[in-house]
Amino acid sequence: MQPQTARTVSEFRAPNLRSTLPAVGFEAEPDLFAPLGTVVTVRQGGALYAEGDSAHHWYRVRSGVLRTCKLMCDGRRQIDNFLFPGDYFGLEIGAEHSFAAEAVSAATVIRYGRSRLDTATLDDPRLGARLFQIMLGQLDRAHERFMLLGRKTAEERVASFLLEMLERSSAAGSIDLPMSRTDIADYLGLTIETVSRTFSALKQHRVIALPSAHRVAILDHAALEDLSGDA
Amino acid sequence: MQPQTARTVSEFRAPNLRSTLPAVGFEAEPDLFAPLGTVVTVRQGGALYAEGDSAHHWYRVRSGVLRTCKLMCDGRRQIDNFLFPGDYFGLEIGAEHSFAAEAVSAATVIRYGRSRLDTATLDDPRLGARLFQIMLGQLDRAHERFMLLGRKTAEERVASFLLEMLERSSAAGSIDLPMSRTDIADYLGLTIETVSRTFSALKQHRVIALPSAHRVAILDHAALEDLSGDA
DNA sequence: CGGAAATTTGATCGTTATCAAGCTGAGTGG
DNA sequence: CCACTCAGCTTGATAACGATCAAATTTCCG
Repeated sequence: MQPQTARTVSEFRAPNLRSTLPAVGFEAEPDLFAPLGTVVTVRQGGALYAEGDSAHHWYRVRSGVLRTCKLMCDGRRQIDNFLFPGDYFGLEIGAEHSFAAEAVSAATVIRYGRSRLDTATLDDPRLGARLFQIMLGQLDRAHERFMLLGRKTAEERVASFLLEMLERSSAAGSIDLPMSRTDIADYLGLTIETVSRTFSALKQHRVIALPSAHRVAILDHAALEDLSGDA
Repeated sequence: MQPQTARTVSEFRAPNLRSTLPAVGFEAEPDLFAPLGTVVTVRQGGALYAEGDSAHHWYRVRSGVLRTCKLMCDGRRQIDNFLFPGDYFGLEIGAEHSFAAEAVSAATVIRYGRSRLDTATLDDPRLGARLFQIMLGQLDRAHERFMLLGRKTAEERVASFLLEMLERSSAAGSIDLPMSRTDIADYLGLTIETVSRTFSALKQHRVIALPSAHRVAILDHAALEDLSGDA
C-alpha cells in the first residue's frame, strides 16, 4: 500500500515542451504542475491507494500503466480506467477515494498535494484552465463508456477496446496489452471467457493476430472499426 | 430545435441563498453565474440541442426535467443523465455537443455563453471553483454508473434507479417519474419489457407500489437498498 | 367515448455467464 | 536440459438472464 520512493519532480522535468493535445505519453505536455509534485514508484500489482483511503493527493502517470477500480461487496469489480503515461487521475470530490488505483505494470507517478491546488490555481490561471480541460476530457470519455457498457455487444466492446488501446499506444498496427484478461473483462463489463472467445473469433476472421496473449497485431483496421459499432 | 423564449435571468434570480450542497432544486444554490445567463423554455419532448450541434452554450435547469442522450447509427440509444432543477449540463470539451439534450417534461433552462466563461472565471475565482466542484461531482456519478451498467443485474439497476430518483425528488416515500419506460430502459441499459417486469416484481414483493405508471411509492426502503447491490 | 400510444404480460430465443476441462508458457529445481 | 508446477489463457458444454416477438391491457387525450 505504501509507495517506495519520493523526491521532487524538478529532477525529472521534461526538457522539450511540445504543446500538441491530446497528449500521448508523459513528454507530450509541459508539466505545468511540476513545482507541486513528487515522484512515487509502485511495483507491478501494488496499490497506490485503496478504495476509501483519504484523498490528500492527485496524480499523473510518468511511466507504466495503472488501473482505477471499484469493488462491490460480493467481489464484482468494475475497472473505471486504464491510466497511461501523461494521464491525470485521483482528483475527487469527496474526502476519500471512491476507487482504488493499482499498478498493472511497474509504474512511476507524480503526486500532487490537493491542498496546494487551490492556491496554485489562483497564482497561475493557466493551471485552472488546464485542469478544467482535463476534466472535460474525462467526462467526454465517460459518456463514450456509458454507450459501451449499456448498449454494445461483447464483440463491439472488444473491438472498441482494441481501437482505444491502439490510439493510446502510439505504435500503429500492433498493441501491447499489459493488463490481464480479467482486467479487460472488468473494464468491458464481460467475463474473461467472453473476452477470450471474442479475441479468438477476431483472430479466426483475420481481423487481428495474437503473437502472444499480451500482444495484438491489427490486420484489418477497417473491419475493426466496423465491428466497434461507432459511426 | 429552436427554443421559444429568451430574456435576461436577473428577473428570475433566487431571493434566498441557502448554501447546502448537494443542491436539490434550483433555489438551493445562489446563481453565481446569473449575470451571464438568459432563460430558455423547451416544450415537452422538444430538443434544446441535438448531437453534433455546435456547443456555444452551457446550461442550468430552472424547472422541469431533461435528458441527455447519444444514439448509435442503428438506433440504439443511451441516456447519459436525467437533469433536474439546479443541475448544470452542456459543458463539453469539443466544439460540438457529443450528445443531445431533450425535455422529458416542459422545462425552462438558463443558457450561459461559453465564450464568456473564461473571462468571467478570471474576474471571480469563486466561479471557477464552483464549476470545478460541479465537474468533480459529475465524474463521481459517472463512476457509479460504470458499476451499474457494467456489473449490476436488472433488479439491482432498477432498485438503484429508484433510490437515485428518490434522493433527487426531495419528497420522501413517493416518487414522480416524469420519464417513460423507454427512457428508463435507455438510462439503465435494459429493455422496456425488463424494466416493466422488474417494477411488477418489486410490486409483487411489496417493496414498492405503483398507484400509476409514473408514480412510485416506496414501501420498504431497506429492502430496496439491499436489492440495489450497494454496500 | 374513441383511438392511439404507452405499459404490462406472456412465450420463446439468443447472447453471454457459469461450470468444467485442457492448454500454454514462464519460472523452478533436479 | 528437461520434467514439474502453477497461474493465466483458451476451449467446450450447459444454463440463465435478459432480449425479442407477440398480444392484451391500461392510460392518455382529443
